[in-house]
Amino acid sequence: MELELSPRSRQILEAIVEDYIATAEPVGSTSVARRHAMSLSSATVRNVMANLEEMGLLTSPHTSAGRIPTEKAYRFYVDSLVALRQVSRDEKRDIIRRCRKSGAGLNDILKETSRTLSTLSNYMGIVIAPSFGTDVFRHIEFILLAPRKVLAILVSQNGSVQNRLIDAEKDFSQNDLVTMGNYLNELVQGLTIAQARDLILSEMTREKVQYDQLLTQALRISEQAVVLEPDDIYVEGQARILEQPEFSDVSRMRDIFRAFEEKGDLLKLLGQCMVAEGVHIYIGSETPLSRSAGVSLITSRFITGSNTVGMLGVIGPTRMGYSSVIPIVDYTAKMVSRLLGSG
Amino acid sequence: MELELSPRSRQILEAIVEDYIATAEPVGSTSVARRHAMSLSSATVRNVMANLEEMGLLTSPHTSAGRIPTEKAYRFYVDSLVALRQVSRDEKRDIIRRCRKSGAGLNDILKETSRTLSTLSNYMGIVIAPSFGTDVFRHIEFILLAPRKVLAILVSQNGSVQNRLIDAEKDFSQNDLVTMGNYLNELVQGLTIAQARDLILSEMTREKVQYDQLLTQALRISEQAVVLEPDDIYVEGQARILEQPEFSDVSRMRDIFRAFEEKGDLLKLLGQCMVAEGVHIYIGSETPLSRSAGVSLITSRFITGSNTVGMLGVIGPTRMGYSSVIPIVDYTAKMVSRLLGSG
DNA sequence: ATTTAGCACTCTGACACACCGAGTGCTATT
DNA sequence: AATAGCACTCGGTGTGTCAGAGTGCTAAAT
Repeated sequence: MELELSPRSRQILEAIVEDYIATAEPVGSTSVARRHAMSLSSATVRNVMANLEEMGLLTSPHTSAGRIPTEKAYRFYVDSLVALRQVSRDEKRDIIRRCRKSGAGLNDILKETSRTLSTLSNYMGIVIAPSFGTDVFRHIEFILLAPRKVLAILVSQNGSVQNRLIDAEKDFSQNDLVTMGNYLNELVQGLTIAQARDLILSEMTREKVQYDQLLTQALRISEQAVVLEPDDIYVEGQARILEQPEFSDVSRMRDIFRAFEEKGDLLKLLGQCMVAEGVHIYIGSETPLSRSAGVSLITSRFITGSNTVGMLGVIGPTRMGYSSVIPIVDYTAKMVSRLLGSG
Repeated sequence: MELELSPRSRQILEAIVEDYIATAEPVGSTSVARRHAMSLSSATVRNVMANLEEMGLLTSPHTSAGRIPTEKAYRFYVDSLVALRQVSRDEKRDIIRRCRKSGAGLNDILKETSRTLSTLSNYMGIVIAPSFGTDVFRHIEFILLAPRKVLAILVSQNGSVQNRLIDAEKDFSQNDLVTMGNYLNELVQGLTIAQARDLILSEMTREKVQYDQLLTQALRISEQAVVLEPDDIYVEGQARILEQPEFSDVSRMRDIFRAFEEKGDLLKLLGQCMVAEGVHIYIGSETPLSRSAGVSLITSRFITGSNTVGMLGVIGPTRMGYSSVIPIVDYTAKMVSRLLGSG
């Protein structure tokens, strides 16, 4: 459904959206006429605004206030009006430096990235780690912490590390555990974690294995180790979003936080953002999470060296600085991909 | 500085504190007289309240409102008035079940614990992981992810796992890495992580090592691996605390969140809570974190199997349900200690 | 000597009212 | 088609009044 709008209408709509984004106050006809000095009288602007309202692009909170953009207007704005800002040199430097600095494991990088997103956008940064299950298995290791208490460590190709504490049924020696580890490493080489899991489960029922005590035990233990957990998700900058005037109403804030505490749901819903390349923008009720909360979501996916895919983005009010946040998300996703991708 | 108070004054103070905790509204003389039917007239109560105010235990927001307790009053309340509630059977079950359930690594247990604390108290739950540096070294492992890209995994005795991505200077084979790992494991056996770090640094300067290429490289790499990071800290339940009426003022909330984003500071400050055994209570300006925010902090430490010590607790408004939160924190700390301690 | 009843006083919060200003819609005019 | 003018609308602010809750003090009662 393409919208037919005269250039002038488009210009006025753009002015209104941007004014509203900047001020969070309903914008009136005079201020549009004045500030965006397009040699039009306020009366003319009013006529146009009336049209735009009829088309469902604007609403007025009450009779004699200015207009505010509807979701539809934001949609139109990001689709065909917005002039994307360049990511500034400073911002680029910041993004790269903070990715590198943390120099530690994958998790640290992702966490820092979500913080970076929040800082640069002034909204909430969010990063979903590449799904562990789909990543290629790299290494498994069993470590004896105490009698019958075994720590299993799984490493995937892109550097994700998961660990689980296992209550063993028997008193293994560390040597036993090493043997078991070697066996398993060989068994599942080259598979994804999920495939490895399936293989282990099916292998357990095979007869010839049954007779080898140690191997059976190895499978038993590893079964506990490769339980698929929901993927990690990093959210930063809750404090920052509290500064937005629309969230001075606390109850709204609560809804959002609630949504984040149900990380499981969130993940499932956001999973769909990961299918396609490029930046995705969800405005208001388009967002997969708690609708009615008046938030927008800008996401992009990133790809790791082993071709697993994660997601990062920014969450803010619908009245969001799209022109600057979109490029930031885009650039960050590319940088993270590059950092994780190249050797 | 022991406060001298007649039994009646104590009783009235207790009534006021508890009323205020329950309602968050200034409490007046009549309601005390009525609700805590101690056969006293409101006038008498008023006299007593005037005394208490003079002693700095109560204040009135304005002339004709009820009184509210001061920090000093809360202090006195928790020191000598409060009747601690028992932890209910349900709560106990909940605490234990949720510790167990997560069955995964140490980090997961601690994270879940902080969530449990938040749920049961209705405030914010906080857990600080046992300091990695002071824990006994258990295992180090190097895994080759890509050429020159080495993942180092450190495991401590109590099951903490840390991993770091290292850019190696040379192209090692996985075999080289295993050899290096073995060497290091032997070298630092039985030391704490911090000691291990020191040993590695000093060993690098020793002459005889200089001639063994591989060993030098091993030390080089491990130097990067054993960088001491600030300890992990888990905070859950920000949404919950927003429901407290005193935080309907958003700016307050922001201050607290800010404090939590500077986790480094927080950690240092809270470190002192860990020195002594038992439950510690910090009221208002006594809290090591952002004073003036009107929050209280109840903490207790827990001990792992390898005798490292962590901290857990609850953060809420000064007007906090001490009678129930204190036992919950106490009990949870004991349970976590037991769970992590016994095999 | 303590407790209580009574009373005058104070302060907040709610409600009503008027007013100002920003903004609109419509109509007549350019 | 664009604009100027005008009547109208509505939210926000400021003022005044009033009821209610609570206090402090004093005098009476126990």
